[in-house]
Amino acid sequence: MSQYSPSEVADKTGFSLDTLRYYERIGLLGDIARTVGGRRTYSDDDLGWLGILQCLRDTGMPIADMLRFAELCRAGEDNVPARVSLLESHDASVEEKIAHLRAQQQRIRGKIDWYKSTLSASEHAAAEEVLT
Amino acid sequence: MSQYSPSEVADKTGFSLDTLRYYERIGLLGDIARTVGGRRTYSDDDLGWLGILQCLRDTGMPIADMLRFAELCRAGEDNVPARVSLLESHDASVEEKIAHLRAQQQRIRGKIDWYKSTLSASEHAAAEEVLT
DNA sequence: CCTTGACCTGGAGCGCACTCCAGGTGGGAC
DNA sequence: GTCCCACCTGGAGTGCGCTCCAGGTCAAGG
Repeated sequence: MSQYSPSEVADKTGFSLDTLRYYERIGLLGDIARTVGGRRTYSDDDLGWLGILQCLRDTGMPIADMLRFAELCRAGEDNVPARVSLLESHDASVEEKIAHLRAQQQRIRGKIDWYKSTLSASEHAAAEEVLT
Repeated sequence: MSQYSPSEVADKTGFSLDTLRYYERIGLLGDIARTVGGRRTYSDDDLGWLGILQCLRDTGMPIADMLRFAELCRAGEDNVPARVSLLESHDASVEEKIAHLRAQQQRIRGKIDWYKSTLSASEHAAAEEVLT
């Protein structure tokens, strides 16, 4: 049960100080403990939660949805099924996103190959030109 | 070699009319043909190019980079190697993006499983409660 | 000829997710 | 005591990628 200063958390998580404050302000991060002087001190739990947020954000979940998830988490243990279904539907959307990315990537690779074939064709033509 | 009205193109590509005009304005789409009356008529080539743009956009390429690619394409055949290297580096970034997405997805699935295990544990507890 | 709906232009506005700023406070080192 | 730096607050600003709007034009159908 360690405690962490804002800048330590920024270093560990990659979130900027401003983003940490922003998330707290909008309610993604509820009630971070403070020192007597008013400075934030983050707990291990806070870091864990930030990890989840990072995960959701990096997989493209909009902040509004993260907020709903945060509210479910704060609301108590009896809505665990709701949390699960939210995560499961997000998981499915991530799956879709990956599939779409793969499909588009194939098209890009096709384009690359096509360019390369025109390149070697023109090389060939150039070689022939040298010969004649 | 067909021609297409703006709304046909919007239907076919999924880009909105505004987005088509916007892309033209910023130079992603150069000099679309016009009717005598001033209306745009898109060619099959234009549609092909829009397909490439869609591909690049959907894989997360920022507009500034698409613009550089567009300029390379307009500039002539002798920079095909530059286009290829641009696409190849983008392809690599897509690969990275997918890998990151997969990794985060695994973490989400882990969380789901963890929730489910707490659920079945509490079910178990409830069942015991009924028995006692 | 008149209506209607798709289209035109330049420019303003929007939503998202931060990011920056000014002006002020806390607290450890010297 | 004084420096200095990390931190605080509320609020304004930013960058991206569109999206909307007002006011006008074109052309096919009735």
